[in-house]
Amino acid sequence: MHESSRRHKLEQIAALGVDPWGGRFDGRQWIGDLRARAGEVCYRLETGAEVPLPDMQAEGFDFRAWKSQQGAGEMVGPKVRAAGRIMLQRPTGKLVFLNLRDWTGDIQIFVGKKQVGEAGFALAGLFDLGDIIGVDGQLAFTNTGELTIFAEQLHFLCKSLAPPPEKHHGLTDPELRQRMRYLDLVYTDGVLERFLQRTKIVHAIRATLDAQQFVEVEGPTLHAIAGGAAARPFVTHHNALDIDLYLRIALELHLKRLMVGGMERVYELGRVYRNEGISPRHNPEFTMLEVYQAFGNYETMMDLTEQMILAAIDALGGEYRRPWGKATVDFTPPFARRTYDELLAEHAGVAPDDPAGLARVAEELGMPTAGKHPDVVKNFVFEERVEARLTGPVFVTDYPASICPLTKRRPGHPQIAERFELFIQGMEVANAYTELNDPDLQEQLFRTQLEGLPEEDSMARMDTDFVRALRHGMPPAGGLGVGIDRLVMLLTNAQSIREVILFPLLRPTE
RNA sequence: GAGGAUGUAGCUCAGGCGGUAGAGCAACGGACUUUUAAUCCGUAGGUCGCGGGUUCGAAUCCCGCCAUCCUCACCA
Repeated sequence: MHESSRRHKLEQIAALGVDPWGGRFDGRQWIGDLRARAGEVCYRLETGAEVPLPDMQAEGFDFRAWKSQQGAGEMVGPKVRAAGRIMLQRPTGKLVFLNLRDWTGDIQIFVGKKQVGEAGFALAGLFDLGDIIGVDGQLAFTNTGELTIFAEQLHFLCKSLAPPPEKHHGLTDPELRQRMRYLDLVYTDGVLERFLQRTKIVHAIRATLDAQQFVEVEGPTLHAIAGGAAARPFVTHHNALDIDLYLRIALELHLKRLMVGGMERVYELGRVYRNEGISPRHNPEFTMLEVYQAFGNYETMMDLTEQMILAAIDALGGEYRRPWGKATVDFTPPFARRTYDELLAEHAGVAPDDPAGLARVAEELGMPTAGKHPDVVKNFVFEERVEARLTGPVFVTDYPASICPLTKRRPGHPQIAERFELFIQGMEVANAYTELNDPDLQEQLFRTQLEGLPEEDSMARMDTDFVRALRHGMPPAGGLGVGIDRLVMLLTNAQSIREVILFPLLRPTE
């Protein structure tokens, strides 16, 4: 019914000889750039003298009074061309005010019958909210001091057949916002801005890596063995080969093969898939960055992590202290560096070298400890008692070696893994290792992990091809993984991962 | 997967002691040449998430299902 009136207008537009679906429209300027040209507008008196305009936004300023003070004259401003979506319409007889929006901002359009002519005004009468139009006209101010394009010619660029959301409240239903992200982007404040910020963050990270001669590659997303992390994979099937394949759960093992192949500094920034639950911090597909640097170690990666995050903050405007919900996160470098055991003692109230005490705490927290490796128990306590309290940013170092099968041990301290995780607001944002490059130890760790441990406790699946690659020699290296979505959440003050993923997974309807 | 909340017009929301549905915005008709969520007059618009039950009668009570959100679990 609403649509039928829009369809009727579409036919009327076509009857005027105007293509309701528009076409190429060259030479227009972005509205944000037009707003920046407000200073070019001036007031020309009948004497020909041009008077610069005062600050229209000043408190209590009355533009009408100012003009009558100056004497008779007219507003003069640059000729401009804009295009965008109609957000609001205020028809007042032979005059219509429109608010036009493009992806840089909003601006008011003045459409007067006298200025655009009968045909132009007839066209304007067929506009609906949501239509996309182009405007040629003069940039100037209205009597109320609003920067406005006084239209001289209107161009119809696209009919909107579906009515837009309510003009004041927009879309508020979170389900609709995600299902109809295209509307959310147009009609919910800050949404488009946040996704553009996401792009800036990703770009800053790439720029930081590229500047240090890292090369970006694209590994396979279809894996015969879903390795490199502890997670349940999605299973798919290749018909011609008649084999099951897994969507990748990590980028790691293929990037390391490339290190064997001589790619000394390599990274991939891409999607990984984990067949796990959905929550405000988890989406089944998410974006991961993994970086490997030959002849570095986990400390090299710590410095790099900090550099990338600071570069991203720089790209967003450089405030180190950033709001995140009710909290403030202070990214002022250097980020704190604390050991796993220190934090365990501090937050869990248990001596890190007291397996019986740790088991007691774990049992209290509801974990059956019988038959579990002491370090699995310890890590459970860490995850339950410590992680949520790490407001950070804090690099946690010196993890128990036995829960880190892909990590090199500290020389002289075989029980300590050369690893860090970066925690911010209780979220694990980055994870890095001094990478294990001893193929025999790697194979043995795969096996011990697989033996006697239920699958969900296993940190790795045997990958004999990967072990064979290691036998050919992988340089000692630092490796890093960064959860891009979570980093974007923290830097753009988003409380849910669904606010930083354009199309988060939803159950299909109908 | 478990618990809680929500689902009423295109959108934002009222109503709900069981008696057959309401506002604002959007739409349609009309007035208005400097409006700012324009204003004013008028009109139209709904299987009240889906299915079943109780009842003379259900949007309202009961049961089941679906979807979303929140919390928890798995995980990053």
